[in-house]
Amino acid sequence: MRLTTKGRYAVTAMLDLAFHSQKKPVTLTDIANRQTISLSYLEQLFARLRKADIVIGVRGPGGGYKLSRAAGKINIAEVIEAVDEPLDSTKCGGEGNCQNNQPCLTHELWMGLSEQIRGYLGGISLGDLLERHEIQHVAKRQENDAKVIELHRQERASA
Amino acid sequence: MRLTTKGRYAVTAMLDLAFHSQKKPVTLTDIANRQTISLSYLEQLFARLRKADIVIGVRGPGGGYKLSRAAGKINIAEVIEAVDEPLDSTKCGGEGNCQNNQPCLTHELWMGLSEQIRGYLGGISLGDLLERHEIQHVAKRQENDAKVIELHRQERASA
DNA sequence: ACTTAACCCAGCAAAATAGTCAACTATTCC
DNA sequence: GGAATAGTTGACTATTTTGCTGGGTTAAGT
Repeated sequence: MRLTTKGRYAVTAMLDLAFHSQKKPVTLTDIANRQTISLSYLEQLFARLRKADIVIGVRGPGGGYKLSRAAGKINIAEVIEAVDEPLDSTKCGGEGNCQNNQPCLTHELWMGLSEQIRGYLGGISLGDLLERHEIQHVAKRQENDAKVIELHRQERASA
Repeated sequence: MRLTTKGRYAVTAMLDLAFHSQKKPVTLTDIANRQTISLSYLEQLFARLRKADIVIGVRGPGGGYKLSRAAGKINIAEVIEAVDEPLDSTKCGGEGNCQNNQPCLTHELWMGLSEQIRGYLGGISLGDLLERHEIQHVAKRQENDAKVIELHRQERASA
């Protein structure tokens, strides 16, 4: 499991797609403009996302990309793994043919950690992120509302 | 928060250092041999780890590197961040000067996720990993012991 | 003094990243 | 049917990162 800017671009684009998904497909041009990612780079990323059955491409006018499933059914780990290179993972290729026991020891430790990160990100969906943001947004508005009310109270008090 | 092979090298090397930390400092040459990482690359990584006050370098014969704190006090996130480039973080530099509201929206979502990953890895120490492995190791040995006992039982039964 | 090993630095080849350019295909709308 | 739309594909490029080689200098122990 790697976390690079490439994966970030993919997740960002997918979040944008999920957020703007109404009935109509979303064009890459729109996403490119909103997220300031080059169109051709997005094309590369979405070619992989399509092969991974995460998005569906719709051709022709009014076309674009749609999520293949509900945003709650698409997790972050699969988006990142779709665009990442397969990551040769190990030097001993799981065969455990390291020189002695020591190399495989720390190697095994790292693999365990990597697995944990994958599990963690696999438990978070695009829908979760959008929802959490929505909650934050609402919370922030309520916070502002509270301030406005407080302000009004002070105005009445001073009047 | 990025997760690249560079960070993996750093964590692997730190795990090796933590595992082999007795009284004496551990030389980079030893780590290089055990983990098959080039000495010069390790030097680069440890220069950063030293600047981040994660390890202490001891010069001269019998020298090497020591952990600056107990393995339980060093978390994975700080090891990775020590060797990673500062990661220009955002395009709008936290100023929020994106074109409209939309870019900052998904951007904010990603930053939130990144923060979660940092928090997650920040909660795991080198000591945790070593301990977990130790538990696995013990568990595996007990498993083997059980098989041996079972084997002995079968031998007695057939005799 | 000599050895050891951290420290420091310049450079370098391979890979990954991010992007451009161009041609082609399927679809829909007129 | 023809034009416009938008995905699809591939080759090609610039930049950065990665991982390493090899040269040195400095501090500390014997």
